Amino acid sequence: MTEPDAVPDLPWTVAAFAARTGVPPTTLRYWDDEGLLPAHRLDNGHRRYGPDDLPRLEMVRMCQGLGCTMDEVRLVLDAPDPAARARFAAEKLPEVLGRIELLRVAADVLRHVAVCEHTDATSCGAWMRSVLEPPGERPDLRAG
Amino acid sequence: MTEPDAVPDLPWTVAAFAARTGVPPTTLRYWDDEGLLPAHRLDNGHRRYGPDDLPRLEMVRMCQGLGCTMDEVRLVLDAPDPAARARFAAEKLPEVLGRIELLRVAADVLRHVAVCEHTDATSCGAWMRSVLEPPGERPDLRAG
DNA sequence: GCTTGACTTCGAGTCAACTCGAAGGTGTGC
DNA sequence: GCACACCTTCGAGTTGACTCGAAGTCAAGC
Ligand SMILES: [Zn+2]
Ligand SMILES: [Zn+2]
Ligand SMILES: [Zn+2]
Ligand SMILES: [Zn+2]
Repeated sequence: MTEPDAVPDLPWTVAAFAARTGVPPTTLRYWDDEGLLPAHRLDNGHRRYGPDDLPRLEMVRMCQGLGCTMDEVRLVLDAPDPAARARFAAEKLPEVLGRIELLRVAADVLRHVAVCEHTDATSCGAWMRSVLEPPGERPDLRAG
Repeated sequence: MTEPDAVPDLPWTVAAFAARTGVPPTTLRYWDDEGLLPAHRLDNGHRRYGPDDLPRLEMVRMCQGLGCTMDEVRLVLDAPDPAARARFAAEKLPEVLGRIELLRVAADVLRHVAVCEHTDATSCGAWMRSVLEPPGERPDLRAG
């Protein structure tokens, strides 16, 4: 226990929080400056993080994974009224579902490319078809 | 028929191909310069595109949707031997499957946020739980 | 007191993937 | 011939999200 735990609920410095979460210290400072993940401050101005900051950090990571901009992340996490947040989520949902569908097509393509022997990628009808004809039936890509 | 169809199989100028595909002319030139989608050239140096260029364009779009860098797209489309391409696809597949899984979690979260009435987003256990307790390890959500 | 290491701010630099602007070539209509 | 639209290249600017460097502050160990 090298920590003096002067502030019992805020055990982590920037470096410690970075080590724990995998987010670089520079990025944590940036997120604090931008209001994405506000840090607590000691009297001397040093940043401190506590367990209560972990959920928000995970939300930031997840939102990034959705391709949200930082403005959108702030909207989700700091919307003054829940209604704005709910509206945003409702608008975002179909987009996410669409992305899932596209990724499924892409996964099929990758599965075939992994075993395809065509020299020219674009000359292989097996996966060109699935890229060019998204709606409709999906032929089995694992066949040559 | 204003087209003189001097080159019957290459009917489209940059602007025409842009109009047909929705990719801006500037981007088509950029993709040509970078070797992502090489254009054919007339004797006077002008770019021309034909139907044979459509599949490759769709592949470029799809790869972008996978979050591939341009280097990776070139690797998939121009790998000197099919083996390198196949290897890349095999390595990429699990990553894509992981992304699908994460997007499914995100979709669940969005579905709840759309109806949640908590003032403080991070205080709502219902979706915090799904974010913080994913079964197994978490792949990097950021595109790549 | 002095060194060491981690912290602070702020301004500038980096990166990918475009996107724009200037200067000039090309070709069709009148 | 000349206007005009569209093409060319090349270099520079933009955007978002970091990432770094310099200059200074703070606390512990010797
Ligand atoms: Zn906190
Ligand atoms: Zn094939
Ligand atoms: Zn072609
Ligand atoms: Zn809720």
